[in-house]
Amino acid sequence: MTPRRNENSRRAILTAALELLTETGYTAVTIEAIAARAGVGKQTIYRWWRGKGAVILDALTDGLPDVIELPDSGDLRTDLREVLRATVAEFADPRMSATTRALTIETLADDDLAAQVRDRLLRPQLDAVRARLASARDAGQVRPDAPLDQVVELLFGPLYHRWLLRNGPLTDTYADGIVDLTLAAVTPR
Amino acid sequence: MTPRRNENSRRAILTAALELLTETGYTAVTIEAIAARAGVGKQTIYRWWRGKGAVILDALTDGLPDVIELPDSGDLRTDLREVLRATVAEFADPRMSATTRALTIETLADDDLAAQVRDRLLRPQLDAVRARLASARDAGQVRPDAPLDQVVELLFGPLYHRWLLRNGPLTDTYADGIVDLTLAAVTPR
Amino acid sequence: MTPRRNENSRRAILTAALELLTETGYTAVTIEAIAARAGVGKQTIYRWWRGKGAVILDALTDGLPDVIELPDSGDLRTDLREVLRATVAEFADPRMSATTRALTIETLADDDLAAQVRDRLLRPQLDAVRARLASARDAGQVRPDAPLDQVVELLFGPLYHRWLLRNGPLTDTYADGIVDLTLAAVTPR
Amino acid sequence: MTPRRNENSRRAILTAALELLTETGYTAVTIEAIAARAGVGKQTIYRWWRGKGAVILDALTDGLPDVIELPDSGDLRTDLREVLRATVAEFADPRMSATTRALTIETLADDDLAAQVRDRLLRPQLDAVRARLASARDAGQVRPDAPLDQVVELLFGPLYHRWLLRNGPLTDTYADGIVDLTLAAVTPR
DNA sequence: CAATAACCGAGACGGTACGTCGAGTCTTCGC
DNA sequence: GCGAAGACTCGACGTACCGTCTCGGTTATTG
Repeated sequence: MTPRRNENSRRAILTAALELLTETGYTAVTIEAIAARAGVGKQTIYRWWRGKGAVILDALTDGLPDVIELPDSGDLRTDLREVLRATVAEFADPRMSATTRALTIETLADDDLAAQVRDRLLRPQLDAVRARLASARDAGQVRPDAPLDQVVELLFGPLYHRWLLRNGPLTDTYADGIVDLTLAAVTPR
Repeated sequence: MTPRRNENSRRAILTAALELLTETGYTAVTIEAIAARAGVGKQTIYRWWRGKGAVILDALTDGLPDVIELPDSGDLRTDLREVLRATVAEFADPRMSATTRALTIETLADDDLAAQVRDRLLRPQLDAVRARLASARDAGQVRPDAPLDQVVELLFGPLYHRWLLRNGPLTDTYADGIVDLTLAAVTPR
Repeated sequence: MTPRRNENSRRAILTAALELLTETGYTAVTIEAIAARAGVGKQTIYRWWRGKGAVILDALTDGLPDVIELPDSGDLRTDLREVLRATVAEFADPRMSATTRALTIETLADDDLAAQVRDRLLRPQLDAVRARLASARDAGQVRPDAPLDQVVELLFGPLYHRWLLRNGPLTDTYADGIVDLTLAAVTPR
Repeated sequence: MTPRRNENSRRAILTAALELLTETGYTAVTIEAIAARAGVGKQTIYRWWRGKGAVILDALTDGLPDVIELPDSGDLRTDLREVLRATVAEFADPRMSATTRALTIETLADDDLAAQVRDRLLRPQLDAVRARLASARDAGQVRPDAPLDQVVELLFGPLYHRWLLRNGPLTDTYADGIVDLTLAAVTPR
């Protein structure tokens, strides 16, 4: 019994969700509003998604690559700076920021969704950085005993922290500083 | 024109909010429920608070000290481990976690509230750690050029990151690892 | 696009409204109470009625005949006495009186409703009396030039007046007196 | 203990009530609005009046004569027409009409108020007409056995009826017709 | 190549909570 | 010591969405 799902409806819903998110902000994104804008019955949404969060997640990940490849210039510091600066840029973009914010909210109240967000949205990014660190370790630029998982979070954690708590400006300079500190922690003496 | 505010009502509201939060979870915390349990008119809540988030924040910070003093055993590593382990414990405690979760949700949708949470709830903690780091720097245990603000976030960022994204277990071991990495980054060679 | 209205809800609402009116009096008739007793969402009421008054009106006119037939005994005085005494009885019955009272209140603040009450509740009665008068005129019992519309109001006006202003007892005797006076005015000399 | 009542407040309240009534309609006349406009505490109103209706009644009767004297031109028809046309004019004036409407509403829900309205506002008028009818009876223009109380209501009842139920235009012609009918009923043959 | 079942849009339904308004009571403070 | 100012509890208002549930209408296999 293959589910005979209407592709037009699916896309209309995801598009509507994204538009509402960027145009009117998170609180305006309701199932009812999505359905209305997509020209779709509410049931059609509930039939295929568990709720608002799942829709938004799908809207964001639709057409995203599963695996991210990081540049490898040979110089770890350069590459990490690039990655973290890109993350800063994402947070600075109001649309992206609003979206991430929305997803994070849903995430806090829904463990299933949290797992999905983690696996489909964040993991690829973290894994890519981890892979880059591993190759750097192989090249002797990183201490062989460095706990790479923690190092990855040492890089991204502060950025999320600052974004979440608005604990100060989130700039390229800040990103570079975090990279420098992290490298100081893992560079072989 | 001093606002003649009823202290009994105020306390009943904050108490009710806390109780609901720990007893029945975040979704059960509605203005209506708070008012009912506190034996108070809804208007009295709206008169003094902007919304659910503001009430919860007040409930949490009511009677909290403005300045936190960190223990100073002389050994920075010991002290930081203690602080980070305490944070891990807070995240592990379902009550505290639910509360933080609730506040974070509200925070994401309300900039004013975010600022308040940051200044009244988080800052004291961060500042205390920063002060401890400063004293360690004076004692020569930390590189004199270390950017202390960033170092503080290097410590807490990963914890929040892991809590938010459930990116792995949040244990004392993890906390210790973060402390070690951070100290490796800032210890004078 | 036929409105797929739930007949059960409709009837539950009208029944609940009538019951509340007779059991607990007009002030207890709130949309909220009607909804609760009918086991219905408030929105379902607001979807189909403009407000309390419209619901009550519908409750009263639901299943009422559009046209009223008056008895015609051949003797006008007898027939009119019967009609006016029935009206007096209605005003004397606390249930009917409460209902009329309620509707009248709503009527005073809502022109649309007033028109509906007039057309669906009062007009049939007035028209019936007018028809009886017309037949009496044809039978030569009423002056051919009598303005029947005014004569009808000459009959009912004083009753309403006395009910509204509690300007004295509202009894069968009074009703009979009004009939006599009116007939004196329109009987051919 | 003579009530040391503030005359300024009293007048401010009555004035405010009248103004609100004519400016914004009945539903806008709330105790709160009256108090605000009068620059008076709500308590001051509740201290001296039973509620909205009592205030409005006082506002209307303040400075009204207790006894009304009807013109006596010698011709009953002329005099009655004048009185009824004046009543029609009052009903036609939106301000007066709104006011009467408001009072009538209150009246329906408050027996005490109803008695007051009847005695202080309506009775003088009705009594005056009754007195004129009595003098006409003495002059032989009205049947000696005519029940004057009912005759008075035969005159005013239809007007109220038509006003209340918007049962047709309320014009001088109509008033004249009622006078004619009534006189036909009571003129000696 | 019908029939039949899942999907679709539409939107009504029973609910819950929202944030506001006014009622009538109670308290504080200034004139 | 009155009275303005207004905070208080209470309850209803009318609205917004929730998630579920028909209702016809429209595909698009499958018997």
